[in-house]
Amino acid sequence: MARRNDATPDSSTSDLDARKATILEAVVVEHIGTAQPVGSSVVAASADLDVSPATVRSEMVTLEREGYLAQPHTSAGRVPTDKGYRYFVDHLASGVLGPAQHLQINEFFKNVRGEVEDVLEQTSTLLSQMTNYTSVVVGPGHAHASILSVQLVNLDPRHHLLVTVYSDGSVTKHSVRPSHEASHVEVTEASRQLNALLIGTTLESRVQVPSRHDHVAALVRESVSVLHAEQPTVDGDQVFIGGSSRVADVFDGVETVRKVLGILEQELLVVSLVQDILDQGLSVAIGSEHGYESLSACAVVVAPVTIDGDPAGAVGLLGPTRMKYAEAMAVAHAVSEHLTTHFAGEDDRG
Amino acid sequence: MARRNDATPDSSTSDLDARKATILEAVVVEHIGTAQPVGSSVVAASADLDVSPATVRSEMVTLEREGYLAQPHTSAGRVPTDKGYRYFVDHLASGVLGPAQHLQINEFFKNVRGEVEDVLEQTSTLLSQMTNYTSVVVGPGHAHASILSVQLVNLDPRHHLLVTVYSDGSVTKHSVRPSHEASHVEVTEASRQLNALLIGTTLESRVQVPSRHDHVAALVRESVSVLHAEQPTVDGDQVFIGGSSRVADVFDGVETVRKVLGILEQELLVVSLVQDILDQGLSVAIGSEHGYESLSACAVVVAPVTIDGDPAGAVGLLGPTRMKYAEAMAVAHAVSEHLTTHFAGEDDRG
DNA sequence: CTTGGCACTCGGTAGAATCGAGTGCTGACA
DNA sequence: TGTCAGCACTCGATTCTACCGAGTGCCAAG
Repeated sequence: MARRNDATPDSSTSDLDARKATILEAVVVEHIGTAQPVGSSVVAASADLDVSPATVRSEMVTLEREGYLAQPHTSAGRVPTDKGYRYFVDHLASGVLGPAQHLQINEFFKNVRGEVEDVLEQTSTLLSQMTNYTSVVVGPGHAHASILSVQLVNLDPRHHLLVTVYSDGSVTKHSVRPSHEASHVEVTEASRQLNALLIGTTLESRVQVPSRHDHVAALVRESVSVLHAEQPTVDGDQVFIGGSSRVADVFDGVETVRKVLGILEQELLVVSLVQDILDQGLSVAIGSEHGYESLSACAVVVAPVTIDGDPAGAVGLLGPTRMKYAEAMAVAHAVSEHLTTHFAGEDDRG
Repeated sequence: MARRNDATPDSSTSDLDARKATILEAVVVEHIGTAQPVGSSVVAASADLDVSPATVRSEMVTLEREGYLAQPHTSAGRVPTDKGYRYFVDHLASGVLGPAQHLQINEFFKNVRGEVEDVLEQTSTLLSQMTNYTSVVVGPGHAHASILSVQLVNLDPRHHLLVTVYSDGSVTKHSVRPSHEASHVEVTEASRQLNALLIGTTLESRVQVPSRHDHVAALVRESVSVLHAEQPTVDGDQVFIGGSSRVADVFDGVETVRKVLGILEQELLVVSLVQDILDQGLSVAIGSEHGYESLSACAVVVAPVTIDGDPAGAVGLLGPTRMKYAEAMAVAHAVSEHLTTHFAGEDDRG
């Protein structure tokens, strides 16, 4: 389990002395385990602390005044606040992956194969199975993959489909609806030009389109602009949410379950949530730390996936604020690293 | 609301006399409305029935003995059994779409545009918004669409991607991993042959592949067989589940919510559920009528979508057994019809 | 600063009393 | 024979009470 981290003496603004930290840790650990308010006596019994419950109590009063703990009501034990969890995560929770879990993740990535989407989906299942929390996996999108092939297909004279194949094996389609009709020959020619123009490039490197004024050129321009307008990953083909049924286990009130499921339904929202957290440089967002009102009972653990050092997707776990941070962080971290190397390996081949 | 359907006198095996039917209907309607067991007095008060509660009670005893009603405990009112709901659905529930709903559906299909997948997804949202139940929309797949283009793309010498574009605007990709390496030239040639072979055909009409023994022919054979191995819709690109958060509202026990969400997570399972029900020729499956143990608290309303008269997908609504059958059936029916004509329109253009 | 002691608070539980909705039965009536 | 008013009865739900005990805050002594 998590243990006190003596190697972090005075990191920043607010810091607690060793004993307060130990007490806070005991409260958090106990409460995560039992979901009950925890009293001074059980904290005092916590091994590496040789003080009486009374002493613990007086410390708890301080901790409560400083906002780390809260009392559901008089004559109940203490419960950690978001701030309390935050301190715990920052200073106390050292995540160690159990050997069994380590093995399971290794095995998974040794055996996994198939299209990117399949890998991502299976990863999300793995995450939620291992942790019993709901998982989110956001794929790298196509930003880093080079284009292998572009093809414009005639659906009807005013409606063409732009089908793009990337080096990572992903395929996208976009509707192209030019303002004037295009003959079969023109579409074929546009397709040829697009290939010449785009093969080998990535979406990041914008290409220059010759600005002639014939139909074919217009079609090419239109196609390229449609392609470049694509949002990185937000378009949603690469977002996978696993184990959404866990929310029913993990939260108490029906109302909470309702809210969380409502958020999860909107994949775009989930993606921006994960992205927001990463942008803030966090790996955990607790309660109200992310801006989402409806998720104030939740904590989200995220870990970035990179390609060539650039951010390219993420994995996340969503649980109650009293989630097993150490474990969740360890699992998310390990899986994100494996995904990173997995994609790096794919790239080498591509 | 639902009203008794006098035009169905004696349809089959088990049938109830007019008064029993009225009583059953009153119980069902009332219980759907209040979620409470309903007593003889409120049934007696039900307008078109001029008998005393005592008479109702004696009828109820019969209805209970015959399995249409059940008592949660002595001295409680009656609750419909699955059989009771079944009778209600078969004989009593005549669904009429409210004018507002009618308008809403018309408006939706007047304005909807975009790729097939987008239409289906938006339809699932519409369904769950209108009914407050969880919706399932299964798309037509590619069985009826003809192939517009096939392309084999080189990912690496032993891994190619078969990208197929259909006349309905859908795109699929399949991995092709031949047993021996293929040069760039060979892949291009195979791609050319595949086009010649497949363009204009549908997945239903199997094509004959020349059985030469060179690398290119092997690649072509492999590609065609991969393509033909595709399951109709089950591959899941065209399955959309909307409003899964509604389960939290609509069911009581956490355990039930857990189970239902667990099922919904497995899209393939949901598809076969819908398919099973349609195969049985039903439009509603109540409680244990579908084989799924975990869904014994649920009722599922389905309506088929057809293309050229052949089954091609379906829409479904999932709610508690005490769901508003009349409304749900009417909405599902209307939406499925609109989808059917929508796709027919698409086909004309394709 | 620590700690044992102590009075106090207050949620949770158990039991008793009560309420009342709804039943089944019976006997009378048309 | 079917209907129905009357009535005793059942049993879940609600309320009230008492009470327990976990846990607190405070205080005074070490």
